Amino acid sequence: MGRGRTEMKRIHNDVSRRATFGKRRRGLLKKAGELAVLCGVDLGLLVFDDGGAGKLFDYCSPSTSWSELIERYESITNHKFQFQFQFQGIDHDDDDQQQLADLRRERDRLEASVRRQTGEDLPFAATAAELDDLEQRLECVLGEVREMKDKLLEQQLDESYHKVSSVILFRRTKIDSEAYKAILHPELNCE
Amino acid sequence: MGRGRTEMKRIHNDVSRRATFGKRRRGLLKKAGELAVLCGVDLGLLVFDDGGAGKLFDYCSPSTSWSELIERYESITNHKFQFQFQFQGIDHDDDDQQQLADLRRERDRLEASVRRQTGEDLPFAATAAELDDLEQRLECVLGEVREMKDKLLEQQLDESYHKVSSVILFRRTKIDSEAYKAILHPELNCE
DNA sequence: AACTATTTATAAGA
DNA sequence: TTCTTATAAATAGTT
Repeated sequence: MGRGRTEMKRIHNDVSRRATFGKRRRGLLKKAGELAVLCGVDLGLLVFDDGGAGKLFDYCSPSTSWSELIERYESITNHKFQFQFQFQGIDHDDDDQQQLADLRRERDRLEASVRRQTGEDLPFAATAAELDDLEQRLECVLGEVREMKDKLLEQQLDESYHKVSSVILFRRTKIDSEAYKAILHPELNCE
Repeated sequence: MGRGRTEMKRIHNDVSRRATFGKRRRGLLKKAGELAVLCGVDLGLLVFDDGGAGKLFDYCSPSTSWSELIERYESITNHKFQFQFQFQGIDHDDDDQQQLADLRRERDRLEASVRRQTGEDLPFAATAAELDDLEQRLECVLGEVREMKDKLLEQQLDESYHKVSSVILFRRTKIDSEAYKAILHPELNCE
């Protein structure tokens, strides 16, 4: 994609390779998220940036967690790592063990959810690009909320004509919101 | 891509969803391979097909293996399953109870965090009041993000005067954002 | 599974 | 770096 075909072999030029890594990594993460949402499947993507700080980029679908994905992967491929053997080998018919495992999974899932979907890791978002990205995502959610408000409004209109004042407020909010978007991000189409 | 925009939510039509899953899964695997080759990085992609046979699709860059990827992931994120399970195997009872309680608390905290800070429970926010509330909270986070951008900007200004155009963009964003807030929520004091 | 009309992604260039 | 822009790729809806 882009100007001319891209040969499918390691890019030797350092600058080009890093640029391509950034672009394609972002694209891949995005598409992973889209597949998970559109098709409602569990998936995970791990990318290690070996250059420099050895940073890790990952995506994991909202419905699951990495620990769960790894467990499922290992159970399917029969690559049982040490921790699984040990866990299975210990004969705890105790309910507690199951509960512990379940809670850990849930905690991991929630942790990932918080990390992925909110600004809780905001202190670590150091670059302007990351902040812009976060801003965009927040604006998207905000847009969804406003859409829902609008739908709700229509329902209410169908049902009664009593709450005129609140209706007017809703309308105004929506219009302002869109005017704002148009001004601030003429290029952004957040659905 | 294709005819018309694609809404980013779960495809309800079964046939369409399965078709899309096939196409996008293939595309994603392909792009994962391209990223690994072009940039010479280690990466892994896991996709579970829950429908039907619960099949697993995965890709792992040539230079590594899933067990290595998992190890690296765990060492980076400090999710050392091994040690946790071992520890459990050695002593239980009181310790288990304590861990259960801790995990429950943590889960509750994270759950609340997710509920508070994201639109994940958006489909369940039925009333106008709830939506207004969610909207306000999102705007607060958005405000924080924009503030951080501004702080980052000032840092950059201290350091150099080279990126004039981006500076102007930042300034403009902030001003618009505040004007918007003032218009939309004159009564709202976002901390 | 093959076919397009379109949307996306992105390699280079500025 | 960031932003354009020209092109290659991906893919949604159809057949």
